[in-house]
Amino acid sequence: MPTPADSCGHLHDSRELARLKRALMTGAEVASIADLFKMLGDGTRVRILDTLAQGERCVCDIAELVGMSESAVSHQLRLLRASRLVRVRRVGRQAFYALDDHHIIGLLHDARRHVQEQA
Amino acid sequence: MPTPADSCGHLHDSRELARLKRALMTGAEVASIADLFKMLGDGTRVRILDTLAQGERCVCDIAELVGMSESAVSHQLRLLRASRLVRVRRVGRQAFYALDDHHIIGLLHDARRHVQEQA
DNA sequence: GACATATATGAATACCTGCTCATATATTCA
DNA sequence: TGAATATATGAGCAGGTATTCATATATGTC
Repeated sequence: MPTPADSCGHLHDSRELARLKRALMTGAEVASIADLFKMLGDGTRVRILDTLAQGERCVCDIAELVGMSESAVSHQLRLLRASRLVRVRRVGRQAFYALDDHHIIGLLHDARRHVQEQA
Repeated sequence: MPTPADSCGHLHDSRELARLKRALMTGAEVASIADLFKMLGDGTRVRILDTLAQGERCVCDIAELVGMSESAVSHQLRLLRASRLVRVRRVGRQAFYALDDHHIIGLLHDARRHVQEQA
């Protein structure tokens, strides 16, 4: 039986390869996880979430605290809302945003520790 | 003393605002954290890290397991190396990659749990 | 040395993303 | 109702990113 003239000589399409593939994340899982990290992978959004970690705030206060225009912040809040990371409470003409998901604080803290360690 | 015709009437430039600003992350911290998440915010890289979570692998095996061309994988490995998330061990003409930072597994697991919960 | 193999890299391209500016919507107040 | 305020949103643009394809480098084999 001729072994195919394969290259680096490891997995080929053996049982081992199939076993490994089964242990990996599904496509849907990978996509969801990457999307979550994508949402956290922007400075403005990190600042917004960091701000909201201290409590609910209206849009103009968030804009002031993160140092961005209200328009830019509003656009980002829309994305964060769509990802269910924040929620709105509307009072009159104001919109108060808060974290909708406190696991995010954990991820943020872990990342913070991580970058501090390898500094 | 005329209160400025401010708008939503919250923080203004009071002591409170200064106090809050001090509690927020520094610009450098925000940038590092966002960069880390950016690195995790791509499906191919998530797959690569997930694969390496099972152990060291050579480039062509990684390419096979994540279902991408070796070139694409090599480009991504370069970025992951630059971010110190993976490291290489060269043996002959092969390059074996491994996680250089096992905290990453924790972040990946947390993200995984997170997306599974809100599914 | 000549050739095959494993990986790396540069250039080009197609796509995506975040901001600004202008404008819309909705609410409050006179 | 009309003006002011708080937020939301669409279009457009500038910059960034992931892939492919072609090619380079480096190692091993004959």
